[in-house]
Amino acid sequence: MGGYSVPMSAVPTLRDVAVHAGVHVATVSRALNPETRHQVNAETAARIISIARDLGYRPNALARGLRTARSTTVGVLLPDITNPLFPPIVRGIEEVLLPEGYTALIANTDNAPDQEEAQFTRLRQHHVDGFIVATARRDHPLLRRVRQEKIPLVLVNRTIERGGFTSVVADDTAGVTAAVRHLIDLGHRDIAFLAGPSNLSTALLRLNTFKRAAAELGVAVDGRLIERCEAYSEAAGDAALSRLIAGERRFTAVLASNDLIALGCYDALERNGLSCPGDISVIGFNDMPFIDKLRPPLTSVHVPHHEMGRTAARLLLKQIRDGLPRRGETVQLPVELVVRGSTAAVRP
Amino acid sequence: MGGYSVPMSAVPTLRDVAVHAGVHVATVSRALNPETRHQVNAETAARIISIARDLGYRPNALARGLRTARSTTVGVLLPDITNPLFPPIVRGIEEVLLPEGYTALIANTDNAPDQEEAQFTRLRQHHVDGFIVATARRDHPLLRRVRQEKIPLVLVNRTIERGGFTSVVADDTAGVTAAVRHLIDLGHRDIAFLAGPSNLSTALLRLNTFKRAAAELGVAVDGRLIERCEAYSEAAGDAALSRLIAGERRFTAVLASNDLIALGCYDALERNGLSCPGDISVIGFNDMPFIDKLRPPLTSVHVPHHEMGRTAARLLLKQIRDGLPRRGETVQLPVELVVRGSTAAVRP
DNA sequence: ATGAAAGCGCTAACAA
DNA sequence: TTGTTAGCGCTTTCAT
Repeated sequence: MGGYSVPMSAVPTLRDVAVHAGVHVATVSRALNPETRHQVNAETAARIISIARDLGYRPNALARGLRTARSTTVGVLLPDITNPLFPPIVRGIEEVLLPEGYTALIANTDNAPDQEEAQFTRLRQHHVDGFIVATARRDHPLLRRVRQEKIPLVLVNRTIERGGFTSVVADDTAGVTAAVRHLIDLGHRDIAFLAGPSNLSTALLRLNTFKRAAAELGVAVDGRLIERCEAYSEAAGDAALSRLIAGERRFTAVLASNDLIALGCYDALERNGLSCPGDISVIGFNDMPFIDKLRPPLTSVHVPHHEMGRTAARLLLKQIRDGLPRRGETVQLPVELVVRGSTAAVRP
Repeated sequence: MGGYSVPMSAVPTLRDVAVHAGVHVATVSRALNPETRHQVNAETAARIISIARDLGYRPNALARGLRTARSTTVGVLLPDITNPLFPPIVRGIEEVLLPEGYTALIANTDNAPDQEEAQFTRLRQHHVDGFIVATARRDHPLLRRVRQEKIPLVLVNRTIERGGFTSVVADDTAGVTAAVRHLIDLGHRDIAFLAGPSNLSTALLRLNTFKRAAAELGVAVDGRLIERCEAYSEAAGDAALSRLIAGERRFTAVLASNDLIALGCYDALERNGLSCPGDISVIGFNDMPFIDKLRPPLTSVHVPHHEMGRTAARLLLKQIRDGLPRRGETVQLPVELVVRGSTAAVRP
């Protein structure tokens, strides 16, 4: 037939394409890269592109990364992908990154500093071009160090107050305020609050907002109705609400700092023979996937996690391309109270 | 002081370590690699290791991968990480891979062949050393192609019957049989089955097992009580059960091919004013996270997803190290029926 | 036990 | 417009 032969076995390289096209590898490189294609004779470029396609040529990301010092990968640090909060964030991130040719490397830290350090090191060995971090604690030496190294970095979900980090968070203030107002509108006056771990920005902000909103809406805040959970977890929520129930101070509603804590509340209520919302109304935070399947369906503050991921990815790409900002901006995404069956008006 | 100075800015390379140690880079390479360390004078090696640590040296995974043609990364193809089934599998995979120095690259395919093809190509560009695939369809040209390319490959969750692929699946036969027996023990005789998409191995196996188990246990299988869902999704389950309810053939229990379909059953029952388990008992499959929080709590066949991921990762590492097996083995993991509140004895 | 040298596949500065 | 050359950081063969 007289055409060139297509090697069936090994992965073709630029050199293979160059040989088949009868040109130098550099020309092939230029022709195949859209950025430099204009430097090449249009017909030659077309021929090269065609040959590359026929051979099934795919650029070697390792070689390109080594040469250009850009890997087109980004590291994503999460507490735990099995927490339903995070998969939508990840999908949002990938939705933005993939079309731009970037690959996300996911790492779980389990909120353990050692593990986080190890994951971070591993990702750096793979020369990721930047980080999206969902594991920020209010005091976070590791993140301060990363920032000093001038690596593109965006925080998501949680932030570090006044840290100057670029971050994407939910409008927790609006969310908690709406939740408190909803309960008060239903006639509740004795409202308990289950706060999250004090080293997380979201926990502190939601707690402070709860106090302020209740006061502003004319409901006295009773310190005995505020319990701290050591983790955003079902077990911690169960334990915290059990402590409140065992206490003397009565209450008709509880606002949980997040949905997992609210799930724990359901457990505690059931074990104590209390009904929801008959005896006690519950509101959660995050509106995580499948939370609407509970009985009674949980009223919760919906956070746009998918959009959060998208925004974080966009901000990271911007940093990768334009360089680090002098001072990071914090993007606050709107939230919405989704009323379901877990809240009821207090009996007259 | 008189020590060597530690460069604070750029990432140190082998060369930096070599200069500080006064030896050749090759010696540093040998000393730092446990496999070749014995070739180096013990004292020299110790000195090099110490200097490398002081400098904060980290091997460049891109350079190493380029040189050795092994990237120490593996690709993981999932339908969708937001399906709660998959995060535990991913964690299981990482639990095995990370200690061995491997990094997992996660890709979502949304069960779309185009997207899967694109993801696959992207992962190949990054020269992953192998694939763990949770997206297998019974007829899957892409996977057959990959296999011909002699790339290490392990299927997880789903398999391809008689395809010769190494795979890790649940013991669906035992699971479905236990579920059917449970319903029959409760006195049910009119049992509906909601099958999954016919192009998935799990769907076919569970359907066939249902038919066989029911017959063997002395319950006639009525074709009118078998509905096919086009997807493993809530919406598909809702639609399928609604069709059955609208039909003439009565039934007292429904076995869903997976939990998402069972979730859809809850929706359909509620919309039709039927109670569970009062009017109709429901059993799911997978026992996915949070499924126990439903009301009534869903009886389901527990599948050890975490262990599934671990096993798949182990088998993949074996392939990467020992080469591809002539014919892949299928590992079947034990399952367990978890009885919760969604099933009740039929009224006499 | 160590050094020298080559080269993995690619891009980019420089030359022609 | 195209070719030449060098080199990213590492491993590995060969030589000493």
